[in-house]
Amino acid sequence: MLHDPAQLDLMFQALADPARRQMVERLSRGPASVSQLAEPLAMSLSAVVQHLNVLEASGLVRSEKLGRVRTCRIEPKALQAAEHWINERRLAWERRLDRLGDFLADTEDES
Amino acid sequence: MLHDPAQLDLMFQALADPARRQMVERLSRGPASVSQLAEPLAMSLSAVVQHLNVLEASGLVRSEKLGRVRTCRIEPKALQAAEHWINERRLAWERRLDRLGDFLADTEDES
DNA sequence: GCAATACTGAAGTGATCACTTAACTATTTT
DNA sequence: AAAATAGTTAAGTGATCACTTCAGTATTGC
Repeated sequence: MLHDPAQLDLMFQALADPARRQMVERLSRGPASVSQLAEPLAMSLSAVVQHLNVLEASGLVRSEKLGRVRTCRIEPKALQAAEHWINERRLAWERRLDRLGDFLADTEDES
Repeated sequence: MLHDPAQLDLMFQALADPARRQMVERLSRGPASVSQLAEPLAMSLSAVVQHLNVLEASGLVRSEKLGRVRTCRIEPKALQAAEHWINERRLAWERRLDRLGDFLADTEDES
């Protein structure tokens, strides 16, 4: 469920927009209603709802409606999945550099 | 240089495309030429070059040309910057949950 | 020198994106 | 019950995206 490439696709796509990242940033400081998410953004409430839908479809954000207020919160597991993908690639590269360093050191010993 | 929001924007936008992520994945296993990057992808070489330009503009990939071959490698520092942004948001949320847990435990002690 | 290789750049195209406005529903407040 | 609040939905628009093809430019092998 975490490393489904389609889900990963939706997550990175969701994070690609600055308005959506700002929404995630706001939600990292605690749950918020749709209007609260909209407040710092220079766009219509409607646009914010559309961004929210993208975030929810990606799994990065979850929300529930009580009365007329929808309360949103981030899903740390999903954030971690994106984080993990990047981390794996970076570590693969760094491990490679280490092995290369060892190899160079070894061949130098033999000279 | 690392937390420039414009640069972050370019990075997440670059990672949003599956073909580009596949290129990053390939490069995490070692440097590659443009043709080598193109080989597993079902698109023209020209399209791959365009994707490469996006990756380079974002700082995620660096390349240099020797003779007629351009050799590409990933820039782990840039990957780390994206990783860091996500990690910060996730940790902020988790710290918040911890404090909330402490608060609930404390108020329960008082009952 | 000539052909093959490895890209590079420009122009075009159809699809998707990030909005907008406007009309609507459901819930509270007064 | 009327008005204000909070969100939802649909349709439209202009901009950006992910390609394509085609016509180049250097390099390298024969």
